[in-house]
Amino acid sequence: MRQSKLFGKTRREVSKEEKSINAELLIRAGFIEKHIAGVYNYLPLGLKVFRKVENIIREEMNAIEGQEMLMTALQPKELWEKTGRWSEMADIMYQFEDGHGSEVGLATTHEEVVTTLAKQQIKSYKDLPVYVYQIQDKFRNEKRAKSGLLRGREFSMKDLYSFHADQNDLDQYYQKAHDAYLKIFKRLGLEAFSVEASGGSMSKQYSHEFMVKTVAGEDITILCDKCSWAQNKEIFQLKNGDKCPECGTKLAEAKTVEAGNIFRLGTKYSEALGLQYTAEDGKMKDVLMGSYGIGLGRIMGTIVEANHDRDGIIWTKATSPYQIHLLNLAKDDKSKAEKLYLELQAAGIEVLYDDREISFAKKFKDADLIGVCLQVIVSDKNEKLELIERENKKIKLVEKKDLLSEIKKYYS
RNA sequence: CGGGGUGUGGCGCAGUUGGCUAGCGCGCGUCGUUUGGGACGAUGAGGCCGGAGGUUCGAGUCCUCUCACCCCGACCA
Repeated sequence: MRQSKLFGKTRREVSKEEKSINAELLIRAGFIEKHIAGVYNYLPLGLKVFRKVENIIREEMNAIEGQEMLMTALQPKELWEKTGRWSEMADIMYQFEDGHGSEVGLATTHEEVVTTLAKQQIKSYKDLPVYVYQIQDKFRNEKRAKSGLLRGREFSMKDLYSFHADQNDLDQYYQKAHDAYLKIFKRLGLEAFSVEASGGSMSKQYSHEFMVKTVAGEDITILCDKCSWAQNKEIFQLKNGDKCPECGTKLAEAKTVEAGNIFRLGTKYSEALGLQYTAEDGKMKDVLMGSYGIGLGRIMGTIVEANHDRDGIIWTKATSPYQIHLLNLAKDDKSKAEKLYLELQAAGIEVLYDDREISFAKKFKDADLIGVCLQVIVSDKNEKLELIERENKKIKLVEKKDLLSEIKKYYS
């Protein structure tokens, strides 16, 4: 991509009202633009990152046999009344009357819809287990949208739903999904750990939240430095001097972002909506369910919160919008950079090429702000290319013929 | 939803006890000089001062209402 043509310009400053680091950096660097409170547009650069996050999640969901589908956001009141959540979620759900006088709402989540769909698809124990998921926008009228992408009112979420014949099968899959989640965070370059949490309005059975440590977090997690034991403060009251139940080390508190969560729903929704199957013995039984969510925007915001310095964003290898940021510093002759750009593209490298006619200083500043993992500089000064790692600003002189392998080595 | 705050060119801001043609920085256009960490000079374009109503000879400025946004709290899959 030629930066001179990029739809999304960097900005030197952002409103002092924008207090959250992730929003400030993402807006300044041209990834997102705020539309209204808690609702953001993704510009081309932002969508690049979004797609990378999305694809990793998709791959891991497919790996645990999730089948991707797409459900509607617009839903009728009647459906939500069956589970009692029309009034229960009235505060947070956008509910309104359409032009025909019918009451409808925008989905905050999809248990109601997916369970209804499952009634048409699941008839027998032979149809179980089955897993479906979607990546789709959710709407929640948060009383206070805040923290940039961390708490939006319209946001994209991956939600997986599993259907099982018995508790044992649910438990097994729950564990599988749990491990898949840890894998997702690891691939994304986020240090996440799971904690037990209460099911909230979702379920009576316990659930797990996936936490990433960052000061921007809204949750408090009690954790052990030594072993991996951790628990949400909601369900663990820390008394001074409390020791880790696993290894006896003193426990500490940390602010965390809840980047994902998984629930054992049991029969809550299947009972309410009448989702049953015929068992082997011919009897009708309730289907057991699980649901598993990850907010994509929240992950993007979390990555920025966890990976930035005073110059800007530092994307993780898996989420860098481009593999390399090519900066042309040669004064008169642009042909060297132009040629390199075309060659890299031809070799299948994702390259952002700063071909703008501006001062070198500005190119450096913008590149650091945007945060592509690798920068490469073409100049008159050096015959060789300068390859810079964004994270530590380490400079390495490389021959042009070695650049491709250096890039591949870095991302391998 | 309670408390506090902010709305002025694309972005960030200033605007005195009401006063004349609403300023500044950044960005943008043109010309020239520059070029290894946000260059400089010249010149130019761009404003229903969030919205509605009111007070006044006169309102960005005062009053009422309203909308939006931010922060703290409460709330929260």
